Amino acid sequence: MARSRPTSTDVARLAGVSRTTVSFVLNERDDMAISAATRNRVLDAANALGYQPNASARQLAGGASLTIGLVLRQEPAQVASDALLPQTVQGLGDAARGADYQVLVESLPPAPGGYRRLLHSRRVDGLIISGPLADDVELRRVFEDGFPIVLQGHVTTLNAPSVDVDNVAGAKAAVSHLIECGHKSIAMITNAPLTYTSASERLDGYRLALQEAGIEFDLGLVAEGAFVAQSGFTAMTTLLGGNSFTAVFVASDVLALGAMGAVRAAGLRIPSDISIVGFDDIPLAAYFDPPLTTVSVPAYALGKTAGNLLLAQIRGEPVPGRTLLDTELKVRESVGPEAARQQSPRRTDKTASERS
Amino acid sequence: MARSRPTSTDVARLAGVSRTTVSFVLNERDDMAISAATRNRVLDAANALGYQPNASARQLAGGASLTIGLVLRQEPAQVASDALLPQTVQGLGDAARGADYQVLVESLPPAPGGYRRLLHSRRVDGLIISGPLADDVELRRVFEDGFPIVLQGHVTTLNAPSVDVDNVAGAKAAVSHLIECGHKSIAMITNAPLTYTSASERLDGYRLALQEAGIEFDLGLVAEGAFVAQSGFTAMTTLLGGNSFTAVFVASDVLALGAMGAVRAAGLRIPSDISIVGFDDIPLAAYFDPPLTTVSVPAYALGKTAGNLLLAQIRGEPVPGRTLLDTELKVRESVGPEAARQQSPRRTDKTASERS
DNA sequence: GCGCGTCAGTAACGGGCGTTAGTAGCGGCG
DNA sequence: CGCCGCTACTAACGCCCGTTACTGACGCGC
Repeated sequence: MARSRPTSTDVARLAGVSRTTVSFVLNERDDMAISAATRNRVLDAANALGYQPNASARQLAGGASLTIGLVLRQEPAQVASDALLPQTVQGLGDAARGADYQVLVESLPPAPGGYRRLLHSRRVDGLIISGPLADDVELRRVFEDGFPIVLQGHVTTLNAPSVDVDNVAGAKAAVSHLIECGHKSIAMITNAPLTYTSASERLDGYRLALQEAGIEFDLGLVAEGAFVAQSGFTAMTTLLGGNSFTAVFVASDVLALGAMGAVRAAGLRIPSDISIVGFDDIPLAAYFDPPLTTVSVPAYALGKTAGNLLLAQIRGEPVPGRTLLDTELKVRESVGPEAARQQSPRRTDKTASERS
Repeated sequence: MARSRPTSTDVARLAGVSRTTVSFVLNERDDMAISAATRNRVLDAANALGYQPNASARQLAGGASLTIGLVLRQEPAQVASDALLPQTVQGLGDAARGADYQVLVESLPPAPGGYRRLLHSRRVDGLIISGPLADDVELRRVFEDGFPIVLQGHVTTLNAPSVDVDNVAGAKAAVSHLIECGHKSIAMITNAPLTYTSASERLDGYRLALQEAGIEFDLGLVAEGAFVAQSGFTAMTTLLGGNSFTAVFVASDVLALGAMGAVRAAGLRIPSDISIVGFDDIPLAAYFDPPLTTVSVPAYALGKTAGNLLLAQIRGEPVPGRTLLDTELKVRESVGPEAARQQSPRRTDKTASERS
């Protein structure tokens, strides 16, 4: 078994000083005078023993857990399809590391609800909530209790600090790009149900771009998707069934891939028959066929920024209510010039059920 | 600010008992007799106050951190491309939750090396190491110190408990499937450099399948990939440049997508000119064009099993040295019957540099 | 010689919990 | 009556650290 670790008492004994002195030296408290000689003795002793302060004791004494929690408030299937999550976690981890903090990941599906255990047990000093829903009453209480939290993705009814990508601008850029390429009849597939703010914001961007170009908004050209590729396939199939359009803005790359499959299944070509712009720029998007033109989301920066804001809040510093990160349109090959298309041909030899 | 939380002393006072009794009741220690009446008084009091034991204090007293660490020992770019990571984390989280444990995620890129801080500070009771390299001396010391660890992905020189997918069998099944479809000249692209055990094991499976079918192994048909899609593109381009083959086993879906791009860039068709089998069954694989036939790895189960093994180890129970989970071949549409192809045509109008 | 202000370091407390050893009460048995 | 064994509970210690209040020692001005 791992032999029991040395404590600060051991270090003190070896250095021939008191435990207090050890604590002062190791925590580099300059408000307490320590001679260079003793300081070095302590440092050497700590080094020789491989001393590492016990985190629990330090937390108990200091009143802080030096840990931040990342709460994944989504359905498991949704988390599994989140291709940007690893990058976000890395950004968060890097932010935390810089402040000697650690990251606890808790997946907390919508239903039960229990931030409390994490918080009241003082296991974490603050929380980052990923993908919050609009009507999370428990979260509201946590926030009103003054607990440090940062939302990743905005909740309109809750005025807590939030970090998000500029969904409106990103979506607008995507759709404007289609318009610039000559498209006038542009459909959209949302990335999630509209109760998710990211979904409704991207829809807003879509409308804005249309409006700016003097194109009328047609609700019939909007189909709702939900996180996974299959929903993109289904939505696109529906769209193709009853409408005429030359381009689609799919507000998620994952869904875009499903949508591309539906386009092919309908016997159409991308981009010659239908142009597609995605959203997210997941690592695989550049390797879709054709390479997907999409709106790049700075996932790493998202995590890092959220982490830094949370840490600032924990330190008691004031933080901005809302932080938006810029997106960038990555032009690849899934968008072509508008080509008149009369009516979407129906095909029955390939249906959605064939691809699970 | 969050008002200070009630302590067990508060509960004791409210229930009119000693703090010791509170502790016994809440920890459900049946070796100590507590009457039903007092038990209920304590429970009610705890409930009324919303009492939640302070984690730090509990950890300090109990000598355990009730936390397990997930160490991501990979390059950031590699982690970002790991489409199965979210599922693995979820499995791990569920295993932990069942034992009232929490999961700490630490990304620890190869270079510096510092498990020590996590361990010696007693921040975690055990570690799960994801994607360990073959020559991690520091890890060896941690293991030899008797610290509970579980490797996810095997390290041959270290005899620590490990959980992995049966890479050999999975790869063998993939290649055998190609052989059954009539292919005789089958290339392979590895998922990683061969120092990674998963890569060399999948190569072993490839050789085994070939051997069983009496097909000679040709090193010239093996190209090395490395985690990201681009490497699959590059490897496939190289392969096409100088060899003749009708099928490729790409030991990672992410690379397979890149490889598919290279096939198209060479003016060839999948599966009519070249058949492809992948490995991993990432959520998007079913939506590739064509839908990718691949070896499905149970990522969630991988995380859950690793977690359970680690917890067992922490509890002092004996655990098997190596646990292999079964894969399952998912037959989709990227494999066709063998079609004689003379020589790979060279095309110069599409090069690797065009796709970043 | 005395008071005073540094400097260098320490004794002691508190944080909240788990746990061991021990006590008080009480019925039963010889 | 004395002793035992049992139930139901509690006093007190230890986990290891940060931190506050305090103590000596020493130089300095008068």
